[in-house]
Amino acid sequence: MPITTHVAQALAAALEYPPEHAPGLGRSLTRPPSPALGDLAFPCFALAKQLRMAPPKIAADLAARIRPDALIARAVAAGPYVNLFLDRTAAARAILGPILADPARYGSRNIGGGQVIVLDFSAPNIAKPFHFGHLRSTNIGAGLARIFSFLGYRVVRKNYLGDWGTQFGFVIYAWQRWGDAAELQARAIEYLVELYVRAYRQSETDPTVREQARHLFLRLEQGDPDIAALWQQFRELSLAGFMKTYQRLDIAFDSYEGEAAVNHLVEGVIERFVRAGVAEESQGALVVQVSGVLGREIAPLMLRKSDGASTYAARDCAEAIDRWERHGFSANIYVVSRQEDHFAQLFAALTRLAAAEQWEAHWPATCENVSFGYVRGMSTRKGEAVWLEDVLDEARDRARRIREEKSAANPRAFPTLSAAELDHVSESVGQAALLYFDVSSRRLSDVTFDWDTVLQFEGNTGPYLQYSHARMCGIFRRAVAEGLAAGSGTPQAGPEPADEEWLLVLKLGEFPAAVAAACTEREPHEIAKFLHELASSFNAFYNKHTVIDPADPATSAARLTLVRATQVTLANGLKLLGIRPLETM
RNA sequence: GCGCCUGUAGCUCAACGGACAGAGCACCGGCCUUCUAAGCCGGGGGUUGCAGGUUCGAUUCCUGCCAGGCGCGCCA
Repeated sequence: MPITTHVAQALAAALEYPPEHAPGLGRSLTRPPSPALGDLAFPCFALAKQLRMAPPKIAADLAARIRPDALIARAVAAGPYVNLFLDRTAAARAILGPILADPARYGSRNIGGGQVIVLDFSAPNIAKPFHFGHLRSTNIGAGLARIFSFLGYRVVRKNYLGDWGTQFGFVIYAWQRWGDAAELQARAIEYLVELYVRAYRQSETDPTVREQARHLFLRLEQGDPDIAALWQQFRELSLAGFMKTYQRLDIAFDSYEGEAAVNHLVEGVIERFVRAGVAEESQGALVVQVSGVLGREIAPLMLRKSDGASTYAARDCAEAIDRWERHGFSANIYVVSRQEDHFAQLFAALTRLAAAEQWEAHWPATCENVSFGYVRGMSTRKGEAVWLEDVLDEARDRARRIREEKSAANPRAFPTLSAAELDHVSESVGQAALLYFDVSSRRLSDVTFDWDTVLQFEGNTGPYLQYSHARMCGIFRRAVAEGLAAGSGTPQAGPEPADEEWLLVLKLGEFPAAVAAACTEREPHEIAKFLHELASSFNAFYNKHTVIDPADPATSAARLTLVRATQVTLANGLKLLGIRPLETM
């Protein structure tokens, strides 16, 4: 039983509440601002309203009524708070026991019960660069996918590629005009992007370019075999390039079907909107009014342009309906930035169709747009985009250089690595810097790309977490060398934990709540924040105490157990963020 | 003009309506003959954009300003 559950029950008993009130009380438990004040704190403000008594009075009464037991050492009132001190030895066993009993699953819980979540993320545009800005959707989405899955949901990862639209007209126009097969062969994506940018730039001074591009796309829509063959080739080349990046980052999707794959459904769906009386004609276009549903003035969702062509919004409608029919999701989440209006329109239009057609399952209400902040300094058209592959390469190279400097300065501390191991470490550390940077703030805050900020290796960074993990693994290596069990057993009753050990234990107990918060808030940052606090607690402990002391086997064993619990918790959290826990650095 | 988002330390960012607003970077001072110094300990640094309101209590909620970002039917 988690400590907080036990404490909540003790609080309920002291208040003479029935046991079913305990979970509610447990939710308001916090940590006091300073460890000297206590291990857990219960604020009495909510009770003050119910009991019509001053909070400090309630706190004093409550503190006096809480009976110390095996876990609760004492309760003291401090103003409007009841602060609880726990029995460190007993509490440490209660927290560490479950971690060591099933290390790989610590932090997980079956909240999802096998319900399906469709998660749409990454979704790069074919023939546009996969630049640093795309890392946000990819990383946040992949993180959420792992978190949902860890909590018992069945996750369908969709990479809804932007593989349809006028941009292909531009690329094909450029290809027909300047195309060079050797270049395409040599460096597919970069070359396609150059073609796109070149055509787009020319269209800014020469409007006929835009016309020709539109015409080419129209031919593609009409099934012109030559154009279709080019489209197919460009799509495959681009996807092959994206796949290299995904493999590098250990990310895989269940589907790479893009907009083109729902084209055959679009006309049928538009027809449904019309027949249901939801769509109407406006200025020659076919639209769905959504201001009423949303309760504010907003442009309608456009299904068909005045020239008769269907829109991406119509494709999104068709795609959503198709998702529901295929997966029957409990949530349909789009990890897409800066398109709040579009998704509001999309969900509202589906809501109107649901009402008109009297659907039994009101699934449009389960559709969500998980947005995130803007990456500044990264416009494709202005040519200032930084390719993700280049950032990954630079991160890896810097990581390698730093490792070489450090190992040269202190050769004894650094194990000799084979070339392959060094490659793996450099790559993993570089990725950690990038991936952690992305989740080191809440997703809605804007970020500015800056090499030196993004590629930090010290302080609150990914490499710091990996470094902490590697230190722990170093302790286990020494333990084995000394002939000790490397913290694998169940926690034994050892000496009472010292302050630094105790704070680490308490922090470990908070991991499941951090994972749950990351899930409900759709916010991987919750885990990043926790891991930094965890590593920080560990390093404070590590610096103050020696784990392995051959002269003191009891303390060594207790500390090895604590370090093992910390290492597996850190590893679980890092994996959720897509960062590789390293045994050595 | 309308909508969404954001204003917190020099910089990058935290803080379920709760105790004295916290971390990292940068700066200053300490700590490697002991398990990796990519680390630890200490220090200076703040009118939380401004003005009101709600209440026992507001960085957090509401209103109005100011500033920035993004978007606003035939690009996707």
